Amino acid sequence: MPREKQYNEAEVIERAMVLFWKNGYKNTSLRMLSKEMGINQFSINASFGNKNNLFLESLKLYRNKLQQVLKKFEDSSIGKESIKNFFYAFAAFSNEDNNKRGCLMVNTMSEFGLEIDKQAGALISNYSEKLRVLFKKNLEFNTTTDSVTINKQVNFLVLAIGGLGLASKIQDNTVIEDYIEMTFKNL
Amino acid sequence: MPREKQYNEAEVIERAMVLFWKNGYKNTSLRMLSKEMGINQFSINASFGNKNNLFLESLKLYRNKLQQVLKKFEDSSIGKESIKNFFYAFAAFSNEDNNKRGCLMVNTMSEFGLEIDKQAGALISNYSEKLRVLFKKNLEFNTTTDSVTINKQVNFLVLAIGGLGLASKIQDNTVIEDYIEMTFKNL
DNA sequence: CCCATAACTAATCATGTGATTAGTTAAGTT
DNA sequence: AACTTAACTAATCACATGATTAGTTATGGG
Repeated sequence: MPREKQYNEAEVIERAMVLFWKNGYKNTSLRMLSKEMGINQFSINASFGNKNNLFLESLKLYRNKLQQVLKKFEDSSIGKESIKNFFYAFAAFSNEDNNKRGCLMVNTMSEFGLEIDKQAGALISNYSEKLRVLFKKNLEFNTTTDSVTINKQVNFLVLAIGGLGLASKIQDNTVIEDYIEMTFKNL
Repeated sequence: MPREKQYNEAEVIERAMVLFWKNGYKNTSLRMLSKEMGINQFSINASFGNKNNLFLESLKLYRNKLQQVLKKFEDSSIGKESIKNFFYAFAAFSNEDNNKRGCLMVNTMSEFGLEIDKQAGALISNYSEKLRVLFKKNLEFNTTTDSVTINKQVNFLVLAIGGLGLASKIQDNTVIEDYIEMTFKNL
């Protein structure tokens, strides 16, 4: 075996993710990535193929990180309070260290709309569906609400968490808190 | 007086606005703008100075158009129903002809976050404040709700309309409708 | 020790970008 | 008709972009 890679792929991809998270896809150049990742463009190509692929890997890593946030609430069906807790955790994650980066998935949907890359779109849809299931499960817990209403509530919450992801980029914490409280106040 | 302009500035700026609305700032090049506006880059420069200025003018035009939507509800303080009507009108405007362009102001905030151009940021903040006032006025109409709660409701609605702007880019109308209904159901 | 392999470096490619320039055309003034 | 002014055209500028290339370096196997 010849020379070993002098960088850890998991490490450099984390740096790439942060950059995409902060700036979006188009506003992050390979020069910036190369500098931030500490490897040159050829190495990026060798490890990830091209910019789009690197972005996909970043998105996967982000999903995994977000999944860790979600995990805590996933198996505990204690109702609406459980969803609310996730909203707070999500808001905190979207504004870690007051970075105002928002949510990479929400940012990506906002940047590309429906003309999103197929794989990226699938990843996000997939995660969105995951949230739907969790929301539904918790809304159904210990309640007599009819299923039609529950479905509407699910749609409401999916959009609400998207709005929260967007708001995390710009609004300060008091407004975010008001928003979450009001969202769940009369649900 | 020499030669007259062979194009109408109001017309070409409308075309520019549509392009920025659809693609965002960075993803709209002067080549694309020149082609769509039907005038060349020099003429863009002559009329608007530079790309950023053209964008600002587009943003102003968008604000004026949105203002027409808002106008209908602005002077009629008939309460929450009035705000809800505006939400529906805003959603329709953000998805005219099923274009899924969302809201140019929301798109712009999402693209730039807090690192937004000063003038663009001011324009958006200004409009946001306008909405705040309208929301507050209508929430205060014919109610005994205390002012602290009303303030929270205002914060809630400002974020909600942002979320709606984002959602208009991707979600279909049924989900949007559920969202609006749920937002106002127990307000 | 020498060679095969692949990681690495630096330079370069073609293309796209925002901005600008020199030169031409048309309209009003004298 | 000659002149002045500014709108217009086409070409070009310097630079940034994603991608690729030729050449170099390090590591392990024979």
